[in-house]
Amino acid sequence: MPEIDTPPAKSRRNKEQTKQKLIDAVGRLLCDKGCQSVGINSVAREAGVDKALIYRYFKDLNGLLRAYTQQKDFWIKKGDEVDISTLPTTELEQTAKNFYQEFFTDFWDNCEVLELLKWELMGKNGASDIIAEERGLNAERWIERIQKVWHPAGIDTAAMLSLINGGLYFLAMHAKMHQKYDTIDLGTDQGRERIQDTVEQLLTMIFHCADHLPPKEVNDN
Amino acid sequence: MPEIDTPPAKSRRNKEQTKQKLIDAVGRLLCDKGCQSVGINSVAREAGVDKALIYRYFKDLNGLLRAYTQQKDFWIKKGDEVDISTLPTTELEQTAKNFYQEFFTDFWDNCEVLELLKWELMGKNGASDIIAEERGLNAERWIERIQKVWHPAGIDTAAMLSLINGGLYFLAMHAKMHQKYDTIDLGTDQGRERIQDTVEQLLTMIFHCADHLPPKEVNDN
DNA sequence: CTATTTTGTCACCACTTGGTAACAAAAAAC
DNA sequence: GTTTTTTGTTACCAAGTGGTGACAAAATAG
Repeated sequence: MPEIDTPPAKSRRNKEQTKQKLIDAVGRLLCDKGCQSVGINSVAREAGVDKALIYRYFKDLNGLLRAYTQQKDFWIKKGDEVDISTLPTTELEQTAKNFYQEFFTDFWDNCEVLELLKWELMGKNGASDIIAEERGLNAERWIERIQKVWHPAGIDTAAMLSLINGGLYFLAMHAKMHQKYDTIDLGTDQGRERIQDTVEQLLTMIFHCADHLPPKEVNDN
Repeated sequence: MPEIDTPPAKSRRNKEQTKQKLIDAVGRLLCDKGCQSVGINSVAREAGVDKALIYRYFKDLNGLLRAYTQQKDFWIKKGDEVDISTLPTTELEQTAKNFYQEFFTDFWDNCEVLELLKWELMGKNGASDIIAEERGLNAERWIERIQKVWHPAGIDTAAMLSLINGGLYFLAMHAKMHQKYDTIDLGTDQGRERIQDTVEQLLTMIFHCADHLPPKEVNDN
């Protein structure tokens, strides 16, 4: 193998180019038809390539999916550029709010991310585990970073963040399929802003009120 | 048609009994194999009945699904027995907490409800709309009831409830498929209690802190 | 008892799915 | 040049899907 640096991908019969076609087809199919319809046949058809090549190049549909998620790298970037460990608590609140605003606009309309999340919920396939693993690793990283500098008294930070994130994920996924969720019209900008504002209020409450809450009452009712 | 009152369902060849077999099969299949595998063939097979009867009796798989959701009536009951409109605000907080505790234990392990929620998120089928419609109607009812008596200053009650509910739904669905969500071990009792406690803390904050929040800051960053 | 309607079964259709083996053609190695 | 490896295509498989029409058997009506 004569190691030509970056074989120019000029012509037909190009392995890397074909692999890329398949990876791209996964993304397109996710957006257009949803995670349900990502299968060997449909991906190959969408890519304009024979399905046998999926097995040859990726061993599996799972292999192709892993290549896809790793190449796209949806989850990493956010929150890596700011070093929160040096911030004073007063600015931490604003940083958190900014982060969530960015987080929000980053996935709310991102059909690929939302379909991957759905897929993670569906289960059944081993693909679900691959996605969960890929996303979970990065999420754990930034949760731990936040926990180091932010630990309001009596608040389970990790659980709180999971609950808020989960809520946002759920509403975003729901918005893709149905115009309204209960009384909120998620399809409109107003509806989306109601959710954003609510998250902001939630953060405000957590930062301002968490430290002087009444002691936990025992509920024997 | 000689109108025999409640035909005793004694023997083979009983229409109502067969319909019930099919409806029950839907529920069993949802729990065992998930919403993905609820189709004409599998339902008929699970019910031990020929699939032609689904078309004859319910016209559709959607028809069968509608009969199923209406008969099961998952969403109605909760919160209908307490008349919150007469409660003083001080007890409202405890009522809300109790409600969420009940709400929580009601769906967290209820495989049928969780699979219906998944189905609602998946979309594609018209079945998704049927489920969303059936659940949404009842959810809207109790949200409106709560809004009448509970309107903390500057809090969008409906959006707040949707966010919390969505978060709980998401985590519950996730727990069915994967042991952990990020750093929370949802498969254990401890993990579940962390979520429950967090919801309770959230409610405490909302009831105690919402009225004296700092005015909303303009974010020009 | 005979005739008709209802309930259930069977066989079939066209189509899609995941998966494989055999083969043609291009590219590279010799 | 010839051989060998790589890239792509074709054809096929068994199994499953949604859906329909023909038909047997039971239950009812006359």
